[in-house]
Amino acid sequence: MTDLCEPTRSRKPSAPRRATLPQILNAAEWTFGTRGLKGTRVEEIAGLCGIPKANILYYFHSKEALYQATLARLLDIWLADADEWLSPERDPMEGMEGYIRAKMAFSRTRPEGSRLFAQELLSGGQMIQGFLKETLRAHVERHAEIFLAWQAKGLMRVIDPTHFMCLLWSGTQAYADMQVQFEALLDRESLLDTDYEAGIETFLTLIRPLFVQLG
Amino acid sequence: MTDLCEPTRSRKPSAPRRATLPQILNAAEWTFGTRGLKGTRVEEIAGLCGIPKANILYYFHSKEALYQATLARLLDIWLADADEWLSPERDPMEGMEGYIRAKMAFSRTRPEGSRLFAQELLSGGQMIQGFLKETLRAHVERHAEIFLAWQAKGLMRVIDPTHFMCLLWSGTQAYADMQVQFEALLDRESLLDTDYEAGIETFLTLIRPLFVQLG
DNA sequence: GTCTATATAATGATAGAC
DNA sequence: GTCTATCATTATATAGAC
Repeated sequence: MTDLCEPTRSRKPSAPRRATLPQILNAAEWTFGTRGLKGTRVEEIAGLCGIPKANILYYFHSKEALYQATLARLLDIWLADADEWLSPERDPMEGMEGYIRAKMAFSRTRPEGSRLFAQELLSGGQMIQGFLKETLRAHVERHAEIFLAWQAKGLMRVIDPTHFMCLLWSGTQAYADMQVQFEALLDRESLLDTDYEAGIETFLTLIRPLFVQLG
Repeated sequence: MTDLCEPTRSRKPSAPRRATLPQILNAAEWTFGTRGLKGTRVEEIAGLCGIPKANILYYFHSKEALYQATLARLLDIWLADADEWLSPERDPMEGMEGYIRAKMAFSRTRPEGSRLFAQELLSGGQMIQGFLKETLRAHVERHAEIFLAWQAKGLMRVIDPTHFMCLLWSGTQAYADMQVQFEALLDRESLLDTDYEAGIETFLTLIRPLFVQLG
């Protein structure tokens, strides 16, 4: 998946390539996440990089290829947080809080990435079928087993693990995907750190009862 | 807002207008929700209606005007459920369950509408600034007061009402907006009634502890 | 009001000089 | 590898017959 970022297979990337490629991918993540695949003009990405658009199409053969490369780079880091925080050894509620904070931090620091993923899902997810059906499904099954183990030990109340994970995602990603709605409701120019903190606290209030002493 | 659906102000709409307009708006909701504003071709909407695309642009002066009209019709029904279920008289937990079921039913029966709204938010919500800052904000403030009243009476645990509503929305709309993701995870061709039911039950499991006897 | 045909604008992609 | 200029395609919007 990572090699989508490298249209050619040179063993040692040249200096300009090492410098320009990440710059293009960063600009592409912002633009695709903000305008969508169809709404993005290659020229805007080029403008953000300060280079002519022909250069973009020199590195990536087409707009769609750049889109796929941008998605691929994003998906590589998408699931990283879960394995760190949701592990069998860790204390359940401590892991949940860490996971929610990590997901929320992603929505705060890289909102366009979250929006890019959301747009891809909304438009049918054709580009990420493989990721969804293989990587993500395996990821969810692995963590569902951890939840079920906690439940079997009486450390967690009985709840459907898959639907629970979906709720965790939608609730945390909403702070990126529905950002303009939240800004309007909270009457903010842009969301404050305290807003994200309040969102975390609200989430934790809902989740804590799952982990209290079950008696 | 409703009159955006009617480009002319004839007091008595002609018969073909009454027949064709809703058909166009239905097709537009599906197409805009599936492909986004930029990704939608007027010709596809026309094809779904079985009419030439020039007719679409006769009724609506531009693709963007049709987009706004489609959004306007959607927003008119967007908030209808809340006032029915979240009222001061009703039993809190009964109201919450009714509200969640209503929101989930919308995601099941009209997913393209939910996706259209989501796409508009993702792309910055320029078209619905007025709705967000006036109508929706007033809506949320009204229901936040109900939550706060419940909390003051000891009928509900203390939780931030605005962030709580945001969680309710993201969690229920996710079953439309992230539908392809859920289908991949649950290994379904398309989501079953039992999947939505399991989602509702998961949500209720999280919410019930907010309303147990507080002692 | 409904349709066919067309003008016009936007933009992805390429050719070819440097 | 980088750039300018251009081509080719696509799709919105309009003109005008019926």
